[in-house]
Amino acid sequence: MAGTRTRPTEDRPRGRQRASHSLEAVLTAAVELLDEAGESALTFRALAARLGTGVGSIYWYVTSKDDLLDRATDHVLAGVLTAVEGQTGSDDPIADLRMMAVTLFDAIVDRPWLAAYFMRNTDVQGNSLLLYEKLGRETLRLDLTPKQRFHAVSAVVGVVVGTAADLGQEPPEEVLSGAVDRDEFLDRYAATWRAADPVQFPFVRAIADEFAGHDDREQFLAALDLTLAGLRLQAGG
Amino acid sequence: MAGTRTRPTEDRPRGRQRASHSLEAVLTAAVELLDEAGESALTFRALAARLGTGVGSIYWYVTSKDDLLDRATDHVLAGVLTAVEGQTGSDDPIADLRMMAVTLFDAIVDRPWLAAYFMRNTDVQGNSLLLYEKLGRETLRLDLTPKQRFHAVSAVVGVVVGTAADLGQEPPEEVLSGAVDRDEFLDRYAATWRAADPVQFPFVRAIADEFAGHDDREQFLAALDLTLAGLRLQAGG
DNA sequence: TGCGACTATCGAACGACGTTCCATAACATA
DNA sequence: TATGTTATGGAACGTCGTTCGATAGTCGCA
Repeated sequence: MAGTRTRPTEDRPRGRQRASHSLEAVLTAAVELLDEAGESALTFRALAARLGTGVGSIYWYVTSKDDLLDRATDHVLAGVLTAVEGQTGSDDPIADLRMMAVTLFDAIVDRPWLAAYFMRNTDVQGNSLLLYEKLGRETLRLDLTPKQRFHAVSAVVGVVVGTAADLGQEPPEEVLSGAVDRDEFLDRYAATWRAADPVQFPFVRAIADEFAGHDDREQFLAALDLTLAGLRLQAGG
Repeated sequence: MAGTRTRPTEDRPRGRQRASHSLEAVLTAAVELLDEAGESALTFRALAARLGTGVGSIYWYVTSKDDLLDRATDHVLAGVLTAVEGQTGSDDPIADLRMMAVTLFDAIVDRPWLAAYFMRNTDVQGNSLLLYEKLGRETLRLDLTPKQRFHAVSAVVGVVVGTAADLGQEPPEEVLSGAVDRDEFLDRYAATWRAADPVQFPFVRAIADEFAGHDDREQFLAALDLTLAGLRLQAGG
């Protein structure tokens, strides 16, 4: 059909014209902005400025901001996927599952925006799907029903994404600006909890100290190991 | 200090003047908007229109949109808290934990925006903290170290919030508008997966059918029960 | 009765954002 | 050289959160 908008495909590099960009360049720049200053720094105007083009041009490669983030997510996930390759194949499928989950978690901690877009649009996110497949394939080695396998992968992904999203919420600006460092912030929070009414909040008080010397990764691993322990039990040993 | 902005406190109803509102009224209206048309429908202009006031007035009760959502979250959580009351106190602390988690999950499924704001600002969210406390108190009945207790509650909250957030992402408009119903959408997704390359995606293919006849709640319960099984194991019981 | 100070309301205005649109250039093919 | 497709750039639109100053209503007190 004449006038149909055909987006350039990646696999056709096409004869470089002058100040040409490409989807690849757009995604790389987008990820840079995200990395440097967080999710709020990624605007079409900032992106255009970095690429040295106009806003309109970006829409040639991407249909919307959600589309941009879907693709940026998959772009980054390629790295996660290769990081995972070769680490699998041990005797213990659950150990493999764990390794992949940890790798994914670390990636999301570095780039919290991944959490919101992982596995959101598998049409565009081939690497998300490949990662999901890789996780799932480990469950094929376990004695489970298909439904249990499905639920197992969902649970593992849920722990990773859920925990990382929770930990990744933008700190309250005073931390981000460096006015207050993270430990001091946590200490203040812990102090509030420690000062809570002991009859109304016995648990919160008892836990306040754990909260102060708090390690995100440890918290994640604890949650992950609980579900993996449950899974091992379910798979019968 | 003169000119200091003192927000009206809830516990001082104060002698009703004419078209007066209150924080309570603002939050109720905000939740209505959220319930009726999702997160994007809550704008200060829409809220002002519903309340029959100007936008500026809302800022008398609330300092920002985040603050509004923090408070709206806590407002709704009051209901969850009373729903939870009385359901606890069984012989089995893990069963109690489970019941509370399910109640919280159901609330978040009804109002997906809760996931992003639950436990975000405990200064303002007294009910969030109370719920956290209630969950934690069950762990006090388990044979665990303080750190294990902390991690257990984090894990349970993580499963609830993570799963609910995942399931609660706004469907792709064609579903929302009613043009395509949810089952058909899932079927189409499943069909895509079933058509995947069998050598590259054996798991995804095998799982496609589970995905079609998919029940969110069942998926959540499976994940929850895995971590609770792990917890029971850890508590040595 | 008058007069500040506080409480509360209202909507115009600001700046930033995602997105649309159209005029235009560069290129491929004939 | 003419034509359709590929690609670019930026003004303009509408919406959003937020700020601000003008303006009443209310209360305490001289």
